[in-house]
Amino acid sequence: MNSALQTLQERGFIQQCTDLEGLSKAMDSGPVTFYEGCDPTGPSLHIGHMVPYFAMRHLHEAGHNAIVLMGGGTARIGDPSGKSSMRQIISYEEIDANAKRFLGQIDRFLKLDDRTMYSENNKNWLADLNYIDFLRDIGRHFSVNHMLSFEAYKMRMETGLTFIEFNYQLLQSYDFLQLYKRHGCRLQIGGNDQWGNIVAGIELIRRVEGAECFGLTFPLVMTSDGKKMGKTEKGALFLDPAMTSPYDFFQYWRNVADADLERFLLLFTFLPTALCKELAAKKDAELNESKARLAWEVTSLIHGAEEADRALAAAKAAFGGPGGSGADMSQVPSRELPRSELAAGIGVLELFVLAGLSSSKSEARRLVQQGGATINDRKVDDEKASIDATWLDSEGALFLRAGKKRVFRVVAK
RNA sequence: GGGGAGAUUCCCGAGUGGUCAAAGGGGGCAGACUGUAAAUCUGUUGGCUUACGCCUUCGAAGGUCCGAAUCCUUCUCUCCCCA
Repeated sequence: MNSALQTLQERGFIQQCTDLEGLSKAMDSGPVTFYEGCDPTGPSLHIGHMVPYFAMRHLHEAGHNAIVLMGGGTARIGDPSGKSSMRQIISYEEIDANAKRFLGQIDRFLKLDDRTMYSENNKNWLADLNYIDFLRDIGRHFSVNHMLSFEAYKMRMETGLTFIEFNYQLLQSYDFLQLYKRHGCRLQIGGNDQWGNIVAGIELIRRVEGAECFGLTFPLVMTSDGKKMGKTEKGALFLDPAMTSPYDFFQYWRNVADADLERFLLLFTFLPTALCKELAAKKDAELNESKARLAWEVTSLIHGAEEADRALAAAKAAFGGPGGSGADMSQVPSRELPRSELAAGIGVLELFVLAGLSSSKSEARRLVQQGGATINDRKVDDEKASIDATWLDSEGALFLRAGKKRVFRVVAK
């Protein structure tokens, strides 16, 4: 098999391919232009979007040409695949703003060069589409009978599917056709939920252009306990540091289940396959080193090495053991508190709420009552305790710990 | 158009006049055990409060009653069946 595909294969990227052998031959005989599309319907990409982009980078490094397609046009409609209800309609301005942010994040990760790796936006050909022409030229190639047999629509047949959503597949197929015509794009990659749409595009190109194209899909990554990867209590793991701090981002990876480690190393880092396997094969406490490595690598890819170092330092400081003597606490999430307020003493409960470790005083009270609250490694079990300057550590800070994993630093100023 | 069922606290789901901040499960949080893992066990899970207690919550708005998630009226939405 073609080496680029081989790489994807052994790293666990490949879920389905329309013609693996044919694609392999095509890739062997020269650079293949491929694309992945994504609708900018939210303010930031999240980790769930990233598997195709990791694959994209692997393929690009193997010498193939990548097109990052922004669904600026399709986002106006909404893809019904895998959804149980109609997508909320958002304004054009919002879509464009989202697309700009998405591209910024992708550029940081992929480093677009406008030559072998560039972006397109389907609003360029969808926005002013002529309805009649579209029906004549494109619509006639689609069989409703066939479309209705797709799982994606079946599910929605139960709950209701609007006509515009039903059209989504035509638009996505049309995208592929446009990219084929404009850029000679012959391969579409994406999450496995895109399978039906991808195949439809390939069909369309065959009928209209008589050309053979390919589709390749990746698994929708789940954690070993069956949840969608990247979902946290607070929501998705976003790439935007303002929405998910690099520290939280790092901690997510640092805390993955043992069973997920190898898969995640292979999918979300560019470490050599052999090394990934070696890291994941470690036993007991040593596995933690491997998880830290995973966390550092992914954080570095998304937020840069500097942020990754900081997050690592913060994690070490927070979990390095009692006292954390000499550890660099400065990277732990923190905020300042005027010394004057501290002088008078502040209630533990207020303090934990202020630090964002508890969402209400009741919750903070529970935390204290259950013995999960610690300030500078001193357990606080009196909910009425008043915290004043005498609690400060040598650096003039209060290191709050809620349970084992959540930490926050309040610095007296 | 006709008939039926339903909307409950983060989710699922009990409750059908006071003992209901509301069973049970899930999820979350905390504790034990550990490796910042998994599994397991325990506790906890609307807000304010030291507490007594108070406030907000059972689709929405009114009403009955000493008292309503529970009864009545209107409205909104969802599902099912018949046409």
